[in-house]
Amino acid sequence: MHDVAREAGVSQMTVSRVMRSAGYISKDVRKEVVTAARKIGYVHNRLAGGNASYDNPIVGVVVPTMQNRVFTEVLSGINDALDESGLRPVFGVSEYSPETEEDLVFDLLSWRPRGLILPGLEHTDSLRKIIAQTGVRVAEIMDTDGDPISACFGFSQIRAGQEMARHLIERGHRTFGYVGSQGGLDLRATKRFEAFAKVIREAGAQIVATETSEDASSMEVGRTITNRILQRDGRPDAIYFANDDMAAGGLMHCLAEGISTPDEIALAGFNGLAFLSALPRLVTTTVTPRYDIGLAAARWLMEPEDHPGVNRVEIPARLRIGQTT
Amino acid sequence: MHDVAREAGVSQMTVSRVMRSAGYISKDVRKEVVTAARKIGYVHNRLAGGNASYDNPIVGVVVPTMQNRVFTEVLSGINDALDESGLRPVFGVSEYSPETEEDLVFDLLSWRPRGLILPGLEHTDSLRKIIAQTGVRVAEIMDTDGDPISACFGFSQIRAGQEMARHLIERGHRTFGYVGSQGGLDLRATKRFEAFAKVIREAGAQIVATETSEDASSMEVGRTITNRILQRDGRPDAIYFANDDMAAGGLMHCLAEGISTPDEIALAGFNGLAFLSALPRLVTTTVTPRYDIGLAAARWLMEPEDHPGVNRVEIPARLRIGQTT
DNA sequence: CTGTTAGCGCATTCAT
DNA sequence: ATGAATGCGCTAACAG
Repeated sequence: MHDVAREAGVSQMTVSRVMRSAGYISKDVRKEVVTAARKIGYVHNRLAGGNASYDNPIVGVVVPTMQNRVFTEVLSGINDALDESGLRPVFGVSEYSPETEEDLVFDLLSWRPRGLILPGLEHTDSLRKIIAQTGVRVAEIMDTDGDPISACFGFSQIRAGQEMARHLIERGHRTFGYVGSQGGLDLRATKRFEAFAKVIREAGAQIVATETSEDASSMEVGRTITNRILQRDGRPDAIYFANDDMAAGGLMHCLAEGISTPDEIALAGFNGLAFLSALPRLVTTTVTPRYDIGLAAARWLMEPEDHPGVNRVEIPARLRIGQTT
Repeated sequence: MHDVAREAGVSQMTVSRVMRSAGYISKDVRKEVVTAARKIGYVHNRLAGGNASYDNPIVGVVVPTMQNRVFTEVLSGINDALDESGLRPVFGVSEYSPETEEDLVFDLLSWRPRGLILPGLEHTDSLRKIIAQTGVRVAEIMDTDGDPISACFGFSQIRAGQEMARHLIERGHRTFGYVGSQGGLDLRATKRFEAFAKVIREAGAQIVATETSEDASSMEVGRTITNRILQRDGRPDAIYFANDDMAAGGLMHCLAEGISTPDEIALAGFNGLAFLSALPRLVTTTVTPRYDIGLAAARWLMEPEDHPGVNRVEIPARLRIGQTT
């Protein structure tokens, strides 16, 4: 910066102002500085700036997995929102482990981010303590059933589960299977299923099969588990899948075996991923606003102050009835 | 850090060493420092450290899109490799635009990254100039047909296209369709197709339909375009898709319409995404080592020095013959 | 194994 | 609208 200043015949401080578009700079001086910078190949060091101003152009993001489109779409929304102000997300992957999440948050805090985006409302006590000590603002996403640290953005997982249960009951189904993944580590999927199961039982119907794979969710896993459930005695009327990938796998199994949906078996997924609409039959699902949640959370973190009262932003998910229920 | 030092009764420099696990520190002192840090809730500021040492724990990454699993898998490989050394990727999305890529690189350089990971070997001249001026090491990925700036990691797109063409010719197909996306902005897909087309023509066969969607690739797009191609007079024997999503869309169209593959129409994709194996028929494709490419590129950037001679690392893609050709 | 000194590249604050 | 002095939180280099 000093070199640029000399080249342009101004002070280092003026160069700093030009680089940040801060304060008042005359047109002429600005142009001279830009030219000088380009001439000597100067690239602004924003991190050193952050050191002096206590303000880095960073938001720390924890995602549970990169295997699921859901979170890459959330990340995409976050990225687009931050782009608007020249910030960048710095992310880590927790693999659905609360302890890893805790380590990650600690690490991300060493970047002095402007804020943090975390999945869900459930965190370890140490995590909460660190957050409280440092005072960073936290946007918790994908769930609104609980008390946020600062603010949460998403939808009610409980309501999503209930809604699907009511729909299936209404359609006349009486016995149900459930297919989970990640060994039950996905707490939001668990919340959803519990709410689902409660409605089912209260309607006098029942859950006759619950299978949770240890693996990450995939079409493959969905296909395998669907096969297993349908082989057993007491085949259910309908299967609720923890997400669309597995539901699509279930549909593939049915197509390959000539099992008709929803007559022989009804299938319901979760998320409303785009690829569903290219499948031979449209799977019933809950459409979640993943991109918008990322967008909203990131935008909130970019605001200068907390808006009093803004601590629970509902971005509703909605039931989409397809041809499989 | 000063406060931690006082609390632990040591110098601030000792705290710095403990935080970085650098130099020699006695067990006792280390423990005291760690305890003191925890007590007062200190979180190390790695960015200020980078300022002093000219070395930030960062690698800058440009991906063309987040809509395609391919690049999120690459990112996943990069992330895992960097995790091993406590570095983090800082990424930007170019949307397949060379100009956006250039802006992005300039922005990422303001983070003083240890290195850069860029897609492909084709870049704007200004991009190359900036790189040369700053001297950052660059890992170019997903293509090895050309001259890398520093080093490239991936496979030959040209060979991949040729291999698929030979396979289809061998199967007896004589007329071909091609389905592209992104309005042809994906230069690697274009390279691949050109190599494919050359082999086809040299074998005396021909390309009778080329359709490139302006949209991002998706099953939906693949399904639509396949339909369009099959409606026309002079229906081809086989369709080569720029990627698996679109090929899967083609398969879905055929399943829905009762068109048999490969008898009535052969289908071939590209990438070997996991979801293919859950579809009713296994689509022939080229399996690309996306995760491994990310891993290798990131690991190379983490090495202290350039290994002389390491400037083109082949991580081969391989043809996987399925049931659609 | 630990401490001292100097300074990284910027932005804040206050001056003019 | 621009500049000078000062310091952010940390690490390099060297001393002992």
